[in-house]
Amino acid sequence: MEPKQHLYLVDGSAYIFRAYHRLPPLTNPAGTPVGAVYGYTTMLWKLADDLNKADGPTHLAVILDASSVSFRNEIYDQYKANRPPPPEDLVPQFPLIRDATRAFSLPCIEEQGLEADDLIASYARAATERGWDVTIVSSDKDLMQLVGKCSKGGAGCIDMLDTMKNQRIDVAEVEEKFGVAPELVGDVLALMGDAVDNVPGIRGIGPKTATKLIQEHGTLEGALAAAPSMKPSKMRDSLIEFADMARLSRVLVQLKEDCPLPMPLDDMKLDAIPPEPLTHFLSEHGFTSLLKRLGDGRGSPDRPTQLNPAKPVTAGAKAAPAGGRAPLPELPAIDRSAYVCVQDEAALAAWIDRAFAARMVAIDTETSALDAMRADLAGVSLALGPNDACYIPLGHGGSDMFSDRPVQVDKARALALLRPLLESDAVLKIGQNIKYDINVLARHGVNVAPIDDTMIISFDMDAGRSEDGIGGGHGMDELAMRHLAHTTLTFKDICGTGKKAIPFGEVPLDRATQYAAEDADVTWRLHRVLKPRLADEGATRVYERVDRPLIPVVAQMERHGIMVDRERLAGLSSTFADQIGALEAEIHALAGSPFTIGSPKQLGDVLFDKLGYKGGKKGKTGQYSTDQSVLEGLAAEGAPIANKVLEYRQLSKLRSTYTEALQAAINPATGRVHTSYSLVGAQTGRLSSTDPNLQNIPIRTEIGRQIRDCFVAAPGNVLLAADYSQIELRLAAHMADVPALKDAFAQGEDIHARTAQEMFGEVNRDTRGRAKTINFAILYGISRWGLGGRLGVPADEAQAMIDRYFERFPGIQRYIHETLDQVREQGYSETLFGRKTWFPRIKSGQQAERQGSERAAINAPIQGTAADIIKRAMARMMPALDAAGLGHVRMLLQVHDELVFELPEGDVAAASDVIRAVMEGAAAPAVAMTVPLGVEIGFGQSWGAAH
DNA sequence: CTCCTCACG
DNA sequence: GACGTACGTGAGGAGC
Repeated sequence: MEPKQHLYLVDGSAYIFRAYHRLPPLTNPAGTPVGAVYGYTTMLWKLADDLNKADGPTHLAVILDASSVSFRNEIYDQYKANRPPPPEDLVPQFPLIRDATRAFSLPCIEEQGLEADDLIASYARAATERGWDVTIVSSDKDLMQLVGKCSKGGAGCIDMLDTMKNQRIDVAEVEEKFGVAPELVGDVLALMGDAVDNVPGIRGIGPKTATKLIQEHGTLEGALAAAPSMKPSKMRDSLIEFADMARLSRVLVQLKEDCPLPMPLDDMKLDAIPPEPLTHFLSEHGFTSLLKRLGDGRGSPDRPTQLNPAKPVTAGAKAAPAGGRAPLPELPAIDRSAYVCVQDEAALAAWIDRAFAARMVAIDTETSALDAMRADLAGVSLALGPNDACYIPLGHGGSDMFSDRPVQVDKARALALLRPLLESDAVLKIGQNIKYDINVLARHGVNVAPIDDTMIISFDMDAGRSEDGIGGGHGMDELAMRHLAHTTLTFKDICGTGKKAIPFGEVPLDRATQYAAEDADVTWRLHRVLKPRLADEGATRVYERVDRPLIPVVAQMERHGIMVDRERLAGLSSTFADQIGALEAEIHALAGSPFTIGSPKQLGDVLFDKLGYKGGKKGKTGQYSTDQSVLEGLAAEGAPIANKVLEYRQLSKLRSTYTEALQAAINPATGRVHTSYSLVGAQTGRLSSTDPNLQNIPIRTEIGRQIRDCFVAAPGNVLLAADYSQIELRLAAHMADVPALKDAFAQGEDIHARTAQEMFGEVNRDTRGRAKTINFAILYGISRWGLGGRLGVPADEAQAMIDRYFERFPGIQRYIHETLDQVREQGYSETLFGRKTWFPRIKSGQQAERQGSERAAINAPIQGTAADIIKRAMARMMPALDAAGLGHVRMLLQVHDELVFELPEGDVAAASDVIRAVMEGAAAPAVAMTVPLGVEIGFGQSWGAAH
């Protein structure tokens, strides 16, 4: 009997996009980008190599999309209409995919007017009808409809293979993903739609709801038919109103299984691959490691890690400079079985000795919780090279005396052994978000230094750099995927999630070792891939001079924390609660019946339907807007309820977000509040603050300001607040070279008054206020409609003001043009200190998206330069204070243009001089400012009093 | 989980 | 011709 035939259908077009995003940006010797081609080549290699293996291919073909238009566009002209153009450095790789396929002597099939999915469906059907098995090499969700389909009689069956995750996708995986059997996937897709293909679906219905509906009603038609009898909801209305959209979507996602087959199945027979064309192709593109393997005669390549050192991939990328660094040798694939669990002192001592010899070690700490100031140390992992990693459990085992504690080194003893290594100037400690590890270890008396941080290195090169919303982050899992093509174990995999989550210290040691040592191994590998790129891409200065020195500084600020007056917060909280209660009663009386005031939906219905006020505008979700501006409008028209609701909102916000949450945030061990700053939180280079956010404590209203008064100095001390005055406008004046503005700052004038004088010829409250609005509008990237809305004037009048502004301050318009030109050409903006922010959507075909990027791009150099300046000041602050004998002054908080310190009252005068000097001089010597930087200082018992 | 709203620079 | 309108953040509550 003939052996079972097994056809592999490779979804080539989909693969290349995924490969592009997940692999380093490699270039071939001619300077053509080939990262995605390399990924594609290794994938084909591996598949072809599986010939003769159980479940391996006997037949294989690559299917490609021939054109962007298909028969679906005749049904729905918007199909795939809002796809952004592919990245510029991917475009030249498309033809190379065909070259690569030919080099393997494999069939490559494409047909005008048909999508790859349809050809795949048709071939899959033809093959199963002959009793063959079929594996579709793809992870496309549309194709999941085919999984499990068998010929009549069940001789041949279809499954899928995701080569990147090395995962088979069978009926069970499809059911897990969609919650329904593969044959109902099309119905789910029709409801949820697909933003990428622009399949409309039904607005407001996402994957969760779509699955639920199909589960409950069996089919799409079942769900649509049942809609009128569902309980009233937005979803029910959408189902009824947009039923036709769903039916259209159903047709769009239906795969065409009866296409004519351009090549007979038998011609896809897989044979030994002639080496000649392959050798030629591999050498042409510099795939030396694969060439070598071809020379060896057999064996599929390991996962690619690094081919050529990555070059900057920019819109106008030039070929790599001649004589660039030699390629790094490839690293072996990650092998978790190689990791070691260190459970005795002798083994630990041996690792420490080897780390000293290596002079470089990646470290990672595992803890019982996410808050570095509260978490208990569960263990430490180290990596010295690829797959050369260990985990040292220190706090594993039951929390009670009855459970078994695994064998492990005593925590204090282990830390005493590790300390010389972690503090040694001769050994570089590499971490991924090492600020966390620094803080955990600092609480155990270990001062980790010197350091490198792969998360910060990534941010300093790649901030904002993402395509289609994929892969813009700097977390370890994402970086491992992007730069190492490796899927890491996730914390969720190990500890579970939600209520079922267990603390890391209770994870069995073998699992804990795999996870923890992998994190250190991945960190080590990321460092090797990313660090050399810093210099190539001109990011060394911002990393070495700004961000790296800041890490221990910010870590120290977090550990200091700030004292809050708990009783005072509690007092405010109950006062607010009383006032909220009274307001609630008044509002219900005015409305005529009780309702949930905090629900914008209910409030909108009360205001505009029940009470009949005018001016209700419904947004895209069909709900009335009830935000501040709307309520203020109603109040101005004499709606008494509007002001009450505004007051209610303000008090509720203050109580829930501040007075209540801040009490809960007090650390029981220190009695202070310790925020966590993210150095990669804002694309512009600003810090962000979480858990709790101490960068949005109220100040703009009198009632909110009372909360600032609850932030107090320790007994015998005061809080000192130092603010940069108008730093972004000063930077705009400097960077855009605007003589009138520079002059005003040099003279110490009121800048908004000066703007009013230039714009309107006279200064009064009204013109100064307008001038202030216009100044900010400029910083944020202006539109006539936006400015008109803010000033309450028609757009053409706003346009006249913009014209007038550009006329009086001619440098501004030039700055905007030059900035946008640069971003369009290079793909990124730059601060005065060389920090890059990428804008991948700057050329988007969608106007709103593009214009949004343009506004952000105008703002980023200014906001980012201000961030660089205060970061430089922070890095220099403690050494300067130390030198002045003020080493006991503690820097506690940063709020973008403000630093808050805690110090004895008697030191205020001396410290103010140092702080002012450091802050005002923070741009020098790297940048010579043509505008002075002004700093305002205040102090008092509380943060409120310091302003 | 997503939306709306609102606190800050 | 329609779109949606100032930049950057984080958090809480409602409602599905």
